[in-house]
Amino acid sequence: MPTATIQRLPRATPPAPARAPELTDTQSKILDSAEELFMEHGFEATSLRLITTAAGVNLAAANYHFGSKEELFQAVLTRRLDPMNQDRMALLSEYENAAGQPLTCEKILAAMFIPALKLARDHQQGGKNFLRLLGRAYADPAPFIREFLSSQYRDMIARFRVAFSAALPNIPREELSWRLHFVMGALSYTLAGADMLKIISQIQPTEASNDELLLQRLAPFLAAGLRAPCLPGETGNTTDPAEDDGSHFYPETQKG
Amino acid sequence: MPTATIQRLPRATPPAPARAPELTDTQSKILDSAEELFMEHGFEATSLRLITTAAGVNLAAANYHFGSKEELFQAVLTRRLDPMNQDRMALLSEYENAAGQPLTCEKILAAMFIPALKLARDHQQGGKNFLRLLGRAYADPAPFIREFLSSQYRDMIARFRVAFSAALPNIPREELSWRLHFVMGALSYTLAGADMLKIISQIQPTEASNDELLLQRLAPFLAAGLRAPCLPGETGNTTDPAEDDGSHFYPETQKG
DNA sequence: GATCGTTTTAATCGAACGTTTGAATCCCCA
DNA sequence: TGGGGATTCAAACGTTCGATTAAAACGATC
Repeated sequence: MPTATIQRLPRATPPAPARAPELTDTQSKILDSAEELFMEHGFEATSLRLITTAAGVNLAAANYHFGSKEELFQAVLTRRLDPMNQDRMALLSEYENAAGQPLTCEKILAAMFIPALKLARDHQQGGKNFLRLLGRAYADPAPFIREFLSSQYRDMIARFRVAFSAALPNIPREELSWRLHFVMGALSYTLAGADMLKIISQIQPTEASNDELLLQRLAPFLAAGLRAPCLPGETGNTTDPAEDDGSHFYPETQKG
Repeated sequence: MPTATIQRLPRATPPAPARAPELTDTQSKILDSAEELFMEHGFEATSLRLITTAAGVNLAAANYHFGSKEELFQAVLTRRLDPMNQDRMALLSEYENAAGQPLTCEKILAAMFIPALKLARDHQQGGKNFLRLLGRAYADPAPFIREFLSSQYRDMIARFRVAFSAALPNIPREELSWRLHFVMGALSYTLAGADMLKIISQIQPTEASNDELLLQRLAPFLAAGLRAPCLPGETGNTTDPAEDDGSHFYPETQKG
């Protein structure tokens, strides 16, 4: 009985609240292959046969060690996502404790970026592969994926909300939620390595693969967006346009 | 012979360069069902049997009308993506012709947003469904999807690059490419309706579904990011950090 | 109303799907 | 060295996969 997450086996389950999973060699091989293949084909289209064959283990080992395909997928995400978000919160606390005053947006963004950057570099292949898989999971509407990601991110998001709120006292609470959403979207999209850049062009592939420089470009962009002045209309009061021709989209600019 | 895209059929193919596809009822039903099911399950995991059954047509109709599953997927995307990008470029030209001076970032962003907004509202169900499908396609590493999206976006991106370059003369060419990438990422992520907001919380679902207000919040955020001052180090000169502890990540802020 | 090209239909191909099962094998501790 | 839980194994379950085929049904034109 390798982990406490298995419920379907008839054997007795020890409580085992240990934080260190103590992975078997077989389990690690399955997780590594699953990480790569889930990224490549998505959750539904990746078969357990493909995973176990690539891992060099028996087909039944996946169900034996992880219970089901869904639980295997969650284990693949948890293995790296949970430590990364823990690192993010720890780094934010470290910055806050070292500084007597509220942190700047750039510093808070650094606490979000650096653990992700470390993940992209440390495990040379697996880390970047995982970030791409994460980008795929964000776009997957399967309820079990959405609920799992929600539970994985809830604490970290709440923690950073407080920090950004202190750094941006003039941004209304609701507007800040939206901007935090935009930040998470741009960050995940960028880290996932979506190669829209090959369309936008004029970027050397050697530089495009330099994640550190990439985030050094993204951070000022996002920090400026976070500090942007809010809409004059504030919140909620829709002007009820009769027909949308775009003329009211930006009230401060005259049409044409 | 319904469309000119079919190559696998042994029958003779007329040139037929018509821009209006002239869809059959069967073809439309297949495209509608495919759009919804590709969004729900992704490309690989969606079967032609599921699509044709949902559409109420025979299984062989999919291969007959579209040639293959890949070509059907491309047809689903083209049907709405190509008109949307044409609208974007037409709207940008309209703005440029009406204004004697270079457009503001907000105006250029409006030219990008409004056609997408129209798509999200016009076809009440299908439009939003399509934008979610587009968000999934962005994260799919399948080569045929990546190459197809590149070809679909190339002209539009190039067109808007020129406009942004005129609006932001102080931003270096290369930096602008990155920022355009961030804009496209945040926009697609937002339009896809990734419900990270349910994690970030404190947003009423009634308001979260208001796409117009959502883009009115995103536009100032992105415009401020586009106008942000560039990094002092400019481009390329990596400082080669011995070990990344985050202290060099933002050179202008002292650690702690 | 017969003809011919277009569209729809049912049937079939070999292969792969997630999960379960019971027996064989392994390995640690007595 | 032997016993017993943990792990691995091959096999099988019913179902579904993308694509192809030949025949049947359809529809417009002469």
